[in-house]
Amino acid sequence: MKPGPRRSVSQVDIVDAAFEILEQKGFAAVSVRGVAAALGLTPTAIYTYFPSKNALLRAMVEELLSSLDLAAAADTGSAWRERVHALAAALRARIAEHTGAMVLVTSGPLDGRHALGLNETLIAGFMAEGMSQDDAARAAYAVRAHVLGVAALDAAERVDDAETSADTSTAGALWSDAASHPLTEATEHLVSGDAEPSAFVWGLDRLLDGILAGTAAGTAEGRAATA
Amino acid sequence: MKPGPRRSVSQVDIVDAAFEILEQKGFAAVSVRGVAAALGLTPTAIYTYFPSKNALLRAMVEELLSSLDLAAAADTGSAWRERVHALAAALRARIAEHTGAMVLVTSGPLDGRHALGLNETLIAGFMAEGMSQDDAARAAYAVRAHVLGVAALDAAERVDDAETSADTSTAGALWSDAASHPLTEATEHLVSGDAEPSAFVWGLDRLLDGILAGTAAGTAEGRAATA
DNA sequence: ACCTGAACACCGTTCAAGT
DNA sequence: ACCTGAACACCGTTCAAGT
Repeated sequence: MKPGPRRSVSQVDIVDAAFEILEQKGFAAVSVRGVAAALGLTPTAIYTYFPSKNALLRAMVEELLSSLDLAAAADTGSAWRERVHALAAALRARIAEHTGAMVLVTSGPLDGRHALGLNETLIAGFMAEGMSQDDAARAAYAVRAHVLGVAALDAAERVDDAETSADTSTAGALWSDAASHPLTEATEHLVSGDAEPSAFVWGLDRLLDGILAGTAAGTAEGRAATA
Repeated sequence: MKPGPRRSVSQVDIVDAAFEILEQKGFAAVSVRGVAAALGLTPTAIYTYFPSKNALLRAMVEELLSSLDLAAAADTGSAWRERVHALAAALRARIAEHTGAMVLVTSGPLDGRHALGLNETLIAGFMAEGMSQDDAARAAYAVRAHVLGVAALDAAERVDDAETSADTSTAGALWSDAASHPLTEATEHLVSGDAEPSAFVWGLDRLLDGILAGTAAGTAEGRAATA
């Protein structure tokens, strides 16, 4: 408890404490001071481990991604389509687990070791299906985008439920007016986070249908008329 | 300049001032105090127009979406695929225009009038192609997710370029080690924001291929084996 | 090397008061 | 109704100093 020259915590302790706060109080509540307090440290002590709050945030993203089983996604024991689904579902679940994790991911670059490893795994997998390196890269990009987009919609839906208050009183007034958006209203249940079958899986399947058409797994028919 | 009982600014003035700051200094710099100062007001005056900072942020998202031409997307004068592309490109461009706009979109619910209108337009469009209401809703969900996901990757890439500093020194160290991620490295140019043809368009086309297979615009062959 | 304590320049929001 | 000014409980970050 006294000043001592030896480290009293580790980088992962700090990241874990930050996740605890993220989960319980949301992204806005994640502060250097708060994390330090949770560990019984002074705010300035954190700067011994991370050069800035942003560096801590990036480390959190990396920890989030580190739990993805890239080895399983590279194991040709099962079909590529199934492996993509498993990987995508895992990534989506990781982001959905923590309140405000999507803001976290969006708040900075995705160039950490694990982020790049994920991309590498996806490209390699599509190439193994017979795609060119260029198209495989585009396909990997599309899959990453799809998962991130779904996570963004997940997050928007979640915070929507949480905010029942009068906070939304301005600049729109009669929003949820039932009659103005009948199709959205009628299909809301199909698209919510816990819908079964999930819109997430449906969309990913259609995307993979389009991507894999003409490859080993495809029907050798609708091969892309694109570059 | 004196206290007077009459409004000296409007809600849109405030939103515009906030966008100015967002564009020039990023999301973190958007503060109630800063916006007020830019308008020559006291921070507390803002609370006459918006009940909270979050309400101001939501109004910004709505203004962002208000510029989308939903009428053009509903005009059957051109092919549905082309209209989806135009709408998706416009939405992506709106988010890409302002630094930190993605964090803005992710930081709260997407239940504004214009957000719902966009969804409504997409569902109606897919139904006009012969899809069931349920599948059309799932298709609209997938398209929204794709655009948001691409915007998230755009944003991550942009902030990556901006951050050349030692900020990234911890918890990874030799990240951009060329050899560890050869595929990502070799295909980076295909996936960057200004690549031609863009990975965004490629991915959206594959998604639409998968979605529209079997409909009026499709080949009546690979109709989904899914629910 | 790791930590504290004080300090600087900020935040969002509330409240009483003025016109 | 619209605005100010003071106040409360916070921020991230820097710097000198202790062990």
